[in-house]
Amino acid sequence: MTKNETKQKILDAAIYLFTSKGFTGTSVREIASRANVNIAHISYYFKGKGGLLEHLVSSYYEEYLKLIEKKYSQLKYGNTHVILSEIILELLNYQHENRQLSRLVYREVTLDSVLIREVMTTYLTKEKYYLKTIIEKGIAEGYYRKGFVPHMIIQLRSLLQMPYLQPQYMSEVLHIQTHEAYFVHQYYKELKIWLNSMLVVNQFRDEKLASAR
Amino acid sequence: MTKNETKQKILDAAIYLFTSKGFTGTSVREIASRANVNIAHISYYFKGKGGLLEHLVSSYYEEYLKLIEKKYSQLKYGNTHVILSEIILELLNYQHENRQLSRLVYREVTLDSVLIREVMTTYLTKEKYYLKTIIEKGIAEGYYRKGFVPHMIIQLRSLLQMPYLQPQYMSEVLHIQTHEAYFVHQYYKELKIWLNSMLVVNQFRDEKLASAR
Amino acid sequence: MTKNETKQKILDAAIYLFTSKGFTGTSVREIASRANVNIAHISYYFKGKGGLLEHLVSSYYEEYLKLIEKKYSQLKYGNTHVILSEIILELLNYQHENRQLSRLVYREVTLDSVLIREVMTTYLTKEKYYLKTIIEKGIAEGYYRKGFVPHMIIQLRSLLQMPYLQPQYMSEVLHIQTHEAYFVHQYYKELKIWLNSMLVVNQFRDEKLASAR
Amino acid sequence: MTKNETKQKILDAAIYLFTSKGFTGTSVREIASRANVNIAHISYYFKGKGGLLEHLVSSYYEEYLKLIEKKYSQLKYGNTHVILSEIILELLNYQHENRQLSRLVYREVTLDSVLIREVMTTYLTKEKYYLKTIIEKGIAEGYYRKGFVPHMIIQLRSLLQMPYLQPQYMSEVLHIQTHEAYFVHQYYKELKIWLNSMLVVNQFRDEKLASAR
DNA sequence: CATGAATGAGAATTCATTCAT
DNA sequence: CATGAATGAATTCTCATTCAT
Repeated sequence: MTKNETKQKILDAAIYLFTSKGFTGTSVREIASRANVNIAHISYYFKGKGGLLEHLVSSYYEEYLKLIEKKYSQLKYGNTHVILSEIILELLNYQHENRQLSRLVYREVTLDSVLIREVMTTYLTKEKYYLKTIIEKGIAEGYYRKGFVPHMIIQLRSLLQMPYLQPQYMSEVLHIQTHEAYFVHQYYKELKIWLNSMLVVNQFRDEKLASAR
Repeated sequence: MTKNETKQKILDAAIYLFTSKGFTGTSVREIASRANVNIAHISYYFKGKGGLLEHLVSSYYEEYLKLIEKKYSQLKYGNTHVILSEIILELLNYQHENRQLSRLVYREVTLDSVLIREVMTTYLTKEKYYLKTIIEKGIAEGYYRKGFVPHMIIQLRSLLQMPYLQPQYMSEVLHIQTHEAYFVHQYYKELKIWLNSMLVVNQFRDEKLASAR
Repeated sequence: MTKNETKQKILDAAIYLFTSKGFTGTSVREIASRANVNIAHISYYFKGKGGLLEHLVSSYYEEYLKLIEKKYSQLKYGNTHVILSEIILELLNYQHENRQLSRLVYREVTLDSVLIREVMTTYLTKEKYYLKTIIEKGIAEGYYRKGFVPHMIIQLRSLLQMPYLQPQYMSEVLHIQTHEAYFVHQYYKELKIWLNSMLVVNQFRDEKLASAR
Repeated sequence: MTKNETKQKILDAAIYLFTSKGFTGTSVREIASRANVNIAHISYYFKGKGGLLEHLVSSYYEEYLKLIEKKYSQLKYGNTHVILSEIILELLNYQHENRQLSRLVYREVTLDSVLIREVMTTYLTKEKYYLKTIIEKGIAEGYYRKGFVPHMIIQLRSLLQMPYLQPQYMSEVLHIQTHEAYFVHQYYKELKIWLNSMLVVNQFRDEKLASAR
């Protein structure tokens, strides 16, 4: 068994266990046992249980940000609304391909800890910067209405993350299988509808409706 | 110190600690120490750490469902759209008044465990039933467009829960203070806009837009 | 509920639980709960769990010794062999009427503790004195052969106690129901055969047989 | 300190403490402290206190049964009565060499528990089978009289076990030192006398005596 | 007298990490 | 490099008893 094989087996086992039982709810013995690997390897390769989580979270957001950055760099050439739509689709696909990891990361981010503080300043601040810049560009170009940008970001992130954070709720209560390939397509349509509702063309009507009651 | 004082002090400490460090990340010693009570009281009053969590989660959803049920019972007299809007406002306020507990409950629900399984079958299934019935009534009455109801429920729940699940992200990245009283009002406006976008009047336009790209 | 009722309920519960789970394996809460009595009563009436056991063991042997003493006092009027037989029958009946208590007492006596040390010096020494005196009288009168008296006592006690010490073995392995009334009669016959084998008439033959191999 | 040294030290300490204070009356701390090993080793090597007891009881009866089985296999070549006598001697010696363990095992067997239930179905049922078969063979061959075989088994087991179950009674009340080497020989003589009393030659006389009173 | 909340000591077990082999 | 035994701290929970009400 090569070094990389061992590392990967540890990572796979950790993702599975952290996802279903939580970080603090999982012991290194369980991980080692599930990975069929010596316990000492975990401390050796990842500097302990904490390092293992850090590795997982960081590598998740590393890739995540790359996707956004790549699209972001196309902003000067392409249509703003289209690019934002494409980012949404890319992130949906990324989450779909990394379903367990997504659930794990999004959950751990709701805790108060040093690691999470770091993640927020390192990755989430960047993510916010990109989304904010794109939306503000859209507003300046007359696409999006002049809402409160942070609230748009909240909504976008909420809609993106929730299905992957609660897959058991999705399947057992709503009977929607998030792991099926077509879920991404269906759900993407919904997000498009939401995004379109942000388009300036709807603004007057929405305001009229809101004041109507 | 009376029995109820002791119980309440334990509950308060548990809510705080479970919320910030997670259930498995919190020890009963910490809870007892923070509540300034004897450790044995936790097992004595709540039959162990697990019972404490169960108590918190159950009482949270108990109240939560009561709010929905009360409004739901008015369905035959009032306007469907208005009632759904009122439910949203009520839930927002409930979450706001129980900010820590909400974060804790919504996070723990993302884990795989027996308790969570029970919560889902006991409370979340009911919640889904009420929301589904209301939305379907709205569709039948011509208010809401004929979308896929479960997807509407996902979106509603996502938008409702997320800000309370990630308050540190809200404050430290987006600089929105979810604990301020005015946040509820501002955020309620956003949810109204989202809800209005479900109204049938928008359907043709949205479909046109969707097919445009 | 009168004082005596409460005490009796505690005793009954304690006998049952000590018998099946052992003294150290039983908690006072269990006893109080089974007896449907307030926990504090146990300390109050019996000065704690230890006092409860002491009460049970003492009262068991108190009665036990009375039976022997009563028969012993008839020694000057009656036939020695008959009286010993009658003692055996009395003890068998006493054990049968106090099956659970017998099992409990005989088991606890196999532990090293201050209580047991006291029981041995208080009751078992007396028991031994009576048995020894009777047997020696039987030998002097030419009934019993001149064996080693302590060994006879061991055998007698072994045969008497064992069935009541291992009732589950009796029923589940040997399929003998020690709690059925007829068991006492059947088993008494066996003990009579054993006792008769101690009669001097057999001595020469037994020695011959023993040397034969 | 090697693995086996550590395990053996734990076993020795456990035998001593379980024997004198009982299983539930002994704490793992005491065992670890007496064995001079880390507390965690007990769970590590024996999967907890329960596993430790199970190990002791099982290994005791494992050896115990081997002794019987070895003699039992000689049944077709040798004299039945001689073989049964030899089994008795072997068991006496085995108990003598494992005095503490015998006391512990025979006492714990008087409790109601899952472990004991298993021991009875696994080992004691086999023991009974061998003894029963031998005795019945002896009856068929005309050696032993036609008594109720289970009752013979009770008596044999009673006489064998009791001295080792109550060594303090033996020494402090009867002043017999069961740990002295010669005790085995003396006591074996007694058991031979008892066994001989089962021989058919005595039957008529015993019946005559029994009916005489 | 009766109650049951309160207590602090002690129960068994599991934990992540280290380190000699 | 790989191993798994060893560690001691920390985990949750139960214990018997006490005492204010």
